[in-house]
Amino acid sequence: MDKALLEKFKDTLHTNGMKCTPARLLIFKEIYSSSEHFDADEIYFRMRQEKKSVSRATVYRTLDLLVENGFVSKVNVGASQVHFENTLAQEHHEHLVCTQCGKVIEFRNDMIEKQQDKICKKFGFFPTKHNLIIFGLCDKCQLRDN
Amino acid sequence: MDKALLEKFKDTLHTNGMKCTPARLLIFKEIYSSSEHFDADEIYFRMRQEKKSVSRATVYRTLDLLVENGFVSKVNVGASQVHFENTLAQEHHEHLVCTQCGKVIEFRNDMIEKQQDKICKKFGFFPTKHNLIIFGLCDKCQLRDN
DNA sequence: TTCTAAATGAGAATGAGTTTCAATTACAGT
DNA sequence: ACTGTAATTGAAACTCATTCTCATTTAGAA
Repeated sequence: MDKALLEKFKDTLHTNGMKCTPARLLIFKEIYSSSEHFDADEIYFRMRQEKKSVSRATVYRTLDLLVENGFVSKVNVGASQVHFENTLAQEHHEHLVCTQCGKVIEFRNDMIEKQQDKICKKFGFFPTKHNLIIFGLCDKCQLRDN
Repeated sequence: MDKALLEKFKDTLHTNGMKCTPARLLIFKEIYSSSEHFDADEIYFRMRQEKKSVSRATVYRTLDLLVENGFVSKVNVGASQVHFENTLAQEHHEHLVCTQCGKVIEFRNDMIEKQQDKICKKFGFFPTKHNLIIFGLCDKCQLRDN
């Protein structure tokens, strides 16, 4: 993982008067070790397997911290648990979610972004974040019978 | 509330071999007595107050039934509970959600819809439903200090 | 090194939603 | 109208993700 990124995280901790603890660093590295979506428990279990255990509470607490500081963002995939993805590695995008196999496709569309700005202006609304998910069937699941 | 709509609901129950029970009719009427968003517990408590109590379990079960049959749809407002809105009374739309006061503004934009179709085609994805929410501050909350 | 507020882990608590099961009831068939 | 029965209901137990509590540990400033 990117060294500069880790430094940036440490900086953020420092400037916010938070401690740079092993638990936090491990979780941060774990999250940036892949660019897939994940949920809190996934991180928790992956870390246990790698013998880098931290408590569930700490995973949740660190995820909150990361979200607040823009290192990670929440993704609504319509699941019962909250899903996350790391932000700095990739640019903003939206999601197609296959309701059959769970596959997630990412896409980006400027026209949609622009229209959103237009709508916000119209309502005097100041947007901070948005979330577009299209649910449906991916190409493969359309072919599978049943 | 619309009489034809109630009949349609009864029809649906009938054709699906489900019983037309007082609990279901009361819940249905409650949901269509307003066009606001709601969550399961809201319905449950509103009905208690009106001395038309049904159990929580029945509220949840009936909501599922209504969603499956297109009378109600789930709305992801980023809250911990699932939110709903009745569908037949109004057309499809998206949401602006104020993260300060909770205000919800509905909007509709054809350009965005079209772009979505385009994207789905590109990925060979068959869309069944989508969800666009823009979070931010409404006009009033932008003015309030703090 | 010392001190202290911040962070941690373990487990209890919460809260939304679901399941279980015995009792009730809608309604198809008589 | 009556009967039989499968569907429905309510109450309470349960699940599961997440949050909280609190005693213990620790990062890092002085």
